[in-house]
Amino acid sequence: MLNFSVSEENYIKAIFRLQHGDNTVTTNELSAELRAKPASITDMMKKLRTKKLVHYEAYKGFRLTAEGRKAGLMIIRRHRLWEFFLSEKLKFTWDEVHELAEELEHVSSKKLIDKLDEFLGFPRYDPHGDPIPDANGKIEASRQVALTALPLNKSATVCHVSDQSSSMLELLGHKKIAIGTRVELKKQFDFDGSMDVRVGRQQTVNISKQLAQNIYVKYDG
Amino acid sequence: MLNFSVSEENYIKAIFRLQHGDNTVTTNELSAELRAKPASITDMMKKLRTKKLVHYEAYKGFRLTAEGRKAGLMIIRRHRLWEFFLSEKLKFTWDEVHELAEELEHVSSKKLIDKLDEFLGFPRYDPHGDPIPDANGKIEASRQVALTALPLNKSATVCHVSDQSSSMLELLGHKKIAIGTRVELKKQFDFDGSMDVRVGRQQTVNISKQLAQNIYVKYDG
DNA sequence: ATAAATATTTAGGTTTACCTAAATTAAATT
DNA sequence: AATTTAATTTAGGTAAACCTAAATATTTAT
Ligand SMILES: [Mn+2]
Ligand SMILES: [Mn+2]
Ligand SMILES: [Mn+2]
Ligand SMILES: [Mn+2]
Repeated sequence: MLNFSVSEENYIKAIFRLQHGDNTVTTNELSAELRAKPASITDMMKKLRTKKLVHYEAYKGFRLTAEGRKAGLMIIRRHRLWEFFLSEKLKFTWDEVHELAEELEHVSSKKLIDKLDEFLGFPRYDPHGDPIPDANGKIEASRQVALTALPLNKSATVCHVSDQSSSMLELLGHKKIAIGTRVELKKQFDFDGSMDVRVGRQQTVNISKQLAQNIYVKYDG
Repeated sequence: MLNFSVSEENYIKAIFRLQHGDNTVTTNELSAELRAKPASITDMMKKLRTKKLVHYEAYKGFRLTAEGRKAGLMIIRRHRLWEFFLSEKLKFTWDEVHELAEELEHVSSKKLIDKLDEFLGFPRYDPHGDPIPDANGKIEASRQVALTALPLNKSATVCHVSDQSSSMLELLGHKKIAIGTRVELKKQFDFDGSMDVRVGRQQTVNISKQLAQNIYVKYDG
C-alpha cells in the first residue's frame, strides 16, 4: 500500500486530476497529459490494476480505487505544500514553483511532510489557489465547477477544458476564451441549455450547452 | 556535464567521500559503501568513465576527474543544505536528517539550492559539523583531528563524525556526545585501543577504538 | 616462484518504464 | 449495415541499473 515509484506517483496524480471528481479517464487523455505513448499508458494501467489502485477494463477507461484516490491526495498534498514553501519562503514566482514541486513531491516521508506543514503554519491553499489536503487527506471541495453550474453574475476564471480536440479549441479561440479568461454568466436559456456569457471586459457571446459542459471555472476572490 | 541520474549522483558522492582528498578508490570499497555488488560498480565506472567523470583503468581503482569532483561538491552542497534546513527549520534531530537529505539532494535545480542557501542565511556547517560548499563549490579545508590523535588532557570540541549511520549516532547519543560537546582524553589503553574520555563536565566514559576513529575534534581556544 | 586467497571483470540474466509497429476493438460516417 | 476512422491493446524492443555465476587478474602466503 505504501511505496510507489516516481512514475506510478505521476500516473496516479494525473489520473486524479483528469477524473475531476470521478469521471472515467481515457488512455489518450492520460497519454496527452503525461506525454507518454498510449501503449505505455496501457502497460501502466495493468500494473496499477494489479496493485488495486485503479479500476480498469480493456477499452473502457479507468478510475482510481478508494486506495488510489487516497494515494493521489497524499501526492497532491506534498506537491502543494512544497509549492507553498517555494513561493512563501524561497520567494519563487508562482509560475516557477510547479516544475520544482513536480520533483519534490516524490520525497515521500510522511513525517517530513507533516513537519513541513507545521513549519509553514498549516496553509490551506497553494500559490495557485488550489486547496491543500490535510494530514488525513481531507481536502476542501474544489471551487472548480463546470460553466453550466456557475450562478448568474458571479465572476469566475476559466481554469480547465475537459475536451481538447482541435474543433473544441477552434471554437474557444473564435469566442476568445482561453485558460485564465475572466467570465461571467449573464443568461441561461431553458430551451437548449445555451447561455450568454460575458468574456473578459467585452460583449457577451452565446455558448452551447455542449461547450459549456467542457469549460471549468474557479470563482474569483 | 549537467544532468546526472540519481544513481550516478549517489556514485559520484560516494567516490568523493571515499577519496578523502585524492586517494584512489577500489571496487570493493565502493561496493560496501553503496551496498551494491562489485559487478554493478564496474558497470557504473565504465559509464562514468565515458562521461569523463572518473579516471578508471581495469583493476586499478578510480578517482574523480576535475569535473567529477565539481559535480560531487554540488551534490554535497545540496545534501548538507537540506540537512541544515531539516534540522534548523523543521526541528528534525540530527540522526534523522541524513536519510531524508539523501533523497532531497537529487532535486538538482541550481536556483532552488541557491535560494535555499540564502533563506537559511548561508550556513557554513551542516548539523554534523561538516562544512557546506558555497555556490561556486568552494569548501573550507578541514584541519580537524581524530579523537585517537588527541593528546592527553587537552580540551577539544567535537566537530565532525565521519560515520553517520544511525547505529553510530545512537551510540554517540547514549554516551552524550554530539557536535559541539567538549571532550578531554584522560587515558588510552594499549590492549584494545579503547580510551577514557571526559565528556563535558561529567564523569569519563569509555570509548572503543572503532568509535574514536570516527569522531573528529578541534582544539579549543 | 608457486599456490592459494582475494579482488575485479565479463557474460548473461531481471525489472522498470519507456518505445514502434501491427493487430484489434469501438465509434463515426456514409 | 457497411465502411472508414479513431482509439486502444498486443507484440516485441531498448536502456538503465541492478543481479548471479563464471572467468580472469592481482595480491598474499608458503
Ligand atoms: Mn512529479
Ligand atoms: Mn499548484
Ligand atoms: Mn542520495
Ligand atoms: Mn551531514
